[in-house]
Amino acid sequence: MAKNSDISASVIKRLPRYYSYLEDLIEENAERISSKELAARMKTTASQIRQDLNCFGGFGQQGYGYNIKALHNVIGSILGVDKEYQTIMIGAGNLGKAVTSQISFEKKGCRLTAIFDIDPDIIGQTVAGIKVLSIDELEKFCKENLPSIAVLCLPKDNTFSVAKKLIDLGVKSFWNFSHFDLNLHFDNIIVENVHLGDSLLMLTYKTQQ
Amino acid sequence: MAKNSDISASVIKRLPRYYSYLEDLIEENAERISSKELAARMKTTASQIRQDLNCFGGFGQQGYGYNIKALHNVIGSILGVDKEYQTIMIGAGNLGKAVTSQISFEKKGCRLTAIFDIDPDIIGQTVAGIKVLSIDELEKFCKENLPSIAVLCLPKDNTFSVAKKLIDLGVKSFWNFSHFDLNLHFDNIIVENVHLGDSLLMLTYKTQQ
DNA sequence: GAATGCTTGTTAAATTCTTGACAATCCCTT
DNA sequence: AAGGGATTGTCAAGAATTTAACAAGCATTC
Repeated sequence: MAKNSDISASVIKRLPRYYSYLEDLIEENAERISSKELAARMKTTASQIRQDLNCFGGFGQQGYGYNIKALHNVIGSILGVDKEYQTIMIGAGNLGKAVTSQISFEKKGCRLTAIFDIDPDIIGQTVAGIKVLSIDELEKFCKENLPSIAVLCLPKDNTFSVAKKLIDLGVKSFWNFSHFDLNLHFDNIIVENVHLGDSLLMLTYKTQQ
Repeated sequence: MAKNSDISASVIKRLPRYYSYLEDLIEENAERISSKELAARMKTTASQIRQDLNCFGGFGQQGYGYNIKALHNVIGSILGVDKEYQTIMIGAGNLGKAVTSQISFEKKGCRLTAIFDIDPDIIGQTVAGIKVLSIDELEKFCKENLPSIAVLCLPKDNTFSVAKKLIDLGVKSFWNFSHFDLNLHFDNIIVENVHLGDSLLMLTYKTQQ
């Protein structure tokens, strides 16, 4: 069994997919699944699934397959959803609201506790049960609650300065929805840039083929 | 020069990234860029950029680099943004609104002409200058306007039946934001499933490492 | 409880992808 | 107009990834 840090990026990228399909299977009350069956659902190969899962140890049983709940738990724990990362969102425009209500932060180990905005019309609104605070309260809030993840849903121009401020306040990881790549030159700061538009371009590409 | 259909998926997936960085460069009024410089910005290697671009023919010049606008145009045309795909959106909740206002459909060869919803409170609203119509008008609209792309921002349970209906009405491609994989068993129907949550899981994974 | 049939973990081969290297060639300066 | 410097296109080596194959082992049936 390899150490986690030896796992290739290609494998890691597939883990959330497995996780999601296993969640569906749990909802369907299925108990077990074979690599063959899962591969058919996911449109991949059984070989790849077995190879991937084996990076983390043998969870399956010959002649039986994989126990869905157990495998779901293991992958979840590899991905870190059993943690409790304090999470904040910056920006409560359309995008911030959509992300807040669409994503199950709780299920992913993220406790979304505050949303900040600069627009007086938006401050005070409630999104998915969370009140939108003024950006002026950001510093105080961070000092008291020490969030480690920040979701950035604000205009391009402000993103960089807000991110820098948040790093000073102890934020370690950024989920960036501004449509440019946030490139912070700090060690140990983790950024995931979301490229929403890219997949539409993939669609137009495939559509014309 | 290889035929487009020979281009590997890995290369294609990087094209939207190049496209986006070139757009930034145009905004900065830069005229030319070398593979080395672009690689530094994008945190990749010059070799890969040259290899990728060469799949489509030699756009660069020795000793000079690449003309930014020309390259932007070429990649855009490879991706199909010079088409005019009639596009509709189904679902004008938080997510539909966010996607409508966040994505530059026009810039990507997609003409978003109508949004449909089932909720009487939402029907009649205007999102990014487009009026939200009742889902009851969907059939009539499609027969008159023949959209080829549909963006699906509606609840999981309704997605499949709506998609099937749209296929009957001539829609060829789907950009699916429902958080499960839309798996249509039809030939020539193209689906891009957006997995928003996956990148948050990647973030929690990296954060715990 | 033995036999049959599945399905895994694992190995090795095949394929694909990435990187490094360099000749060819174009720009730019003088 | 010639020479120096830069940068491409391309080839080939090296890595990484994916696929195929199969022995080992468990479940299920009879």
